[in-house]
Amino acid sequence: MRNPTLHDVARAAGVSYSTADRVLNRRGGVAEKSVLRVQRAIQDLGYQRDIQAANLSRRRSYVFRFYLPQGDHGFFSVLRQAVERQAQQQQADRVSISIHDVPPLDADALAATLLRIGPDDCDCVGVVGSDSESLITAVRRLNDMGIGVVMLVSDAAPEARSLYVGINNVVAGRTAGSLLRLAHGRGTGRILPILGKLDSRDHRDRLWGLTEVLAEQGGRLQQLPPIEVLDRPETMRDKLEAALSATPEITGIYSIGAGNRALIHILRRMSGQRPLVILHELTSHSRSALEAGLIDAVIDQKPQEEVAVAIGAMKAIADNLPVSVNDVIPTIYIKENLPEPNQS
Amino acid sequence: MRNPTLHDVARAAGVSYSTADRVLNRRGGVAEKSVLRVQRAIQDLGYQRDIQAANLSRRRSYVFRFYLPQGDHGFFSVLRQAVERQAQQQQADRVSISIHDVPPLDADALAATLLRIGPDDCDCVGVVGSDSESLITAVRRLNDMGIGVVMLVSDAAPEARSLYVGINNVVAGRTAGSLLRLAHGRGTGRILPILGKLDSRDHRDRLWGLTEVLAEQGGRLQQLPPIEVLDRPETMRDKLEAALSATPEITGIYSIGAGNRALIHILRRMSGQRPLVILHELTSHSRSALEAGLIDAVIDQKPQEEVAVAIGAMKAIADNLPVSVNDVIPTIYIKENLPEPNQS
DNA sequence: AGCATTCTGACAGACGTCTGTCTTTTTCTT
DNA sequence: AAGAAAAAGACAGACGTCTGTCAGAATGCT
Repeated sequence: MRNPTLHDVARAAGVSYSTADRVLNRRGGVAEKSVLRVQRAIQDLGYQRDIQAANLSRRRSYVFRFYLPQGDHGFFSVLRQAVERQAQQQQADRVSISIHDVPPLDADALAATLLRIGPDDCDCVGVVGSDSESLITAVRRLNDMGIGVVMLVSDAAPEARSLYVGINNVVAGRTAGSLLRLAHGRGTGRILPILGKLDSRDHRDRLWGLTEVLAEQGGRLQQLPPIEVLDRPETMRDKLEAALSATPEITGIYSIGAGNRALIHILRRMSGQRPLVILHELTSHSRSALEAGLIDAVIDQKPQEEVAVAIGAMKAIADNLPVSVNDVIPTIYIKENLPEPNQS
Repeated sequence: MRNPTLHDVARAAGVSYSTADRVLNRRGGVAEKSVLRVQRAIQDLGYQRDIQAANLSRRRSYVFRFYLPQGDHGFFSVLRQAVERQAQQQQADRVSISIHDVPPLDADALAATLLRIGPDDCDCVGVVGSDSESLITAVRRLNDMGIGVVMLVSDAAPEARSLYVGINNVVAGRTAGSLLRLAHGRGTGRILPILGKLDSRDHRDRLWGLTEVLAEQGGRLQQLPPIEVLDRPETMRDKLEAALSATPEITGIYSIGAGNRALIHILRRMSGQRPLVILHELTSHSRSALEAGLIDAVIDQKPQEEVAVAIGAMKAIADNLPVSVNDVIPTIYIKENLPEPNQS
């Protein structure tokens, strides 16, 4: 019944514990034939090293760092809370997680911070990716030092980072498009995409997903030229109001990026029939807008789950185990299936 | 840096390790004032017992059993796979999980099986709940023996089981209703609910959720009398075709229970405009129907996640720790945001 | 055969906790 | 103040693994 121990393996292989250990931990100095016998015994018994006992003995603890954009509201604060919560829970499992602030929307500053990490500072870092040469350099350096890098939310430096944990943004855009299509029934409509900035990869991908799906409708749903609001409330207000008065027949809005507070504000004081609205990320604002019926759906990447997946993967990376993770699937929230506020 | 050990606590409290241990593990025979000092030291240092070392020392391993309905297709096979997968992963963490077959839809047989469990057979069991006196009795017995019982998918015996892990079915019904409403835009429509059997609690709840939401629409969406198909394909075919010809203006179908293969089959050979269709649980059949555009949305309870939550909770229950779990939120799948087939 | 080299085995101390036993100290009882 | 009872301390062996050291055995080479 009990799982076999390395002693059992040694006995089965007809060697001493020391030899089995030398094989298991690749210490070398073992004759080829003994190596084979031990490996066979491991196979036969289905031996799996007790990682907990091993970690105990090694005094190993996993040290992970998350570099997250500052900001006390919106998506990144939700993400931060998710990390804090996991940090708390994982503390009991020899995982120590620290969060480090970085200026938002500043890939160079992030890269500079990453460059100051020493080889023994941590086992793995989690960062929010963005397109930037300096970031790629910094990630490559970490990788060369043997520190794993997990990209969160938005991918970057795919050849240097260890893993990306986040949604596929084309899929997210397609999901939004498909919901808009569903909500239009068999009618026609005009969809206005709103985005933060076009030079952000994830925004481009989402827009592309939307475009794909709308194109499949054979012109029934027309995609209007996107407006770019640079995450600034005034820009959002000005450009959105301009768009709405220029094209009154807008039937749907897909807000691709952040800055939804201003959007919600405008929706609230809109008279008459409002368009369908889909936006990203469940935050306190989007939640209350959903509850109030000001918007129709939120596409969320479930930061809580995302962080849990990331940390699980970080452990595997630190242990040099094969990393296999489920994709993070964009979730659709409507008014009815919102989670409890204190949760994910 | 290092987490404090019980030795540290003992030193801080000015007592011996033995005494600190007696307090921590409630062995008794310690003077009140020493108890207090130790407790204060635990507080002050933020001591958390190293469960892994403790389990190692205690030779403790968690033994959980899942009693799942037989059946090699449909939802329960997905659930079973999820359990098997978790069992595999958790094996490394001193968790041994076994799956036991029970006849489907037979609460008495399940109860009889549960009655044969002895006090030392396992720490916790997971079962699929259903309304049944005999089940309640069996669960209460397990509880009295100190074996935790986690209800999966469908709740039962709330006063005797340890925990329910599954979706809120009223919420699921509301979600379906809300999607149907969204898809009807501002138009009117008639919704046909299809259910397995009305005496199943979760089906009643889902139907109720639907009814609630449709009622909030002020008659724009009319709910037709539900048809009851008892999970039998022929019944589904006969009753559904009867309903469709009696009420041609059906614009939406909400399939509340299982037996969706027959439904999909009928949809496939339906000519003209098909109604909107929402059904439950992502299985190979519903997935391919979604991909083929035969149905519009699937409401899923994410069995993989559900099982993970359940096992986590079982550990906490076995350790007598406070159990806090996130609700399982019904997820909306549309064609665009389906996960990879081999995943959740 | 003698010697160097490689391989193997034995052992001990650690990691943090559990548990049992035994002794010593403190406190209470009369 | 003496004895009983309660409380505290000391200690050892375990769990499964890691790591280092050292001695002994097997093998290779001349």
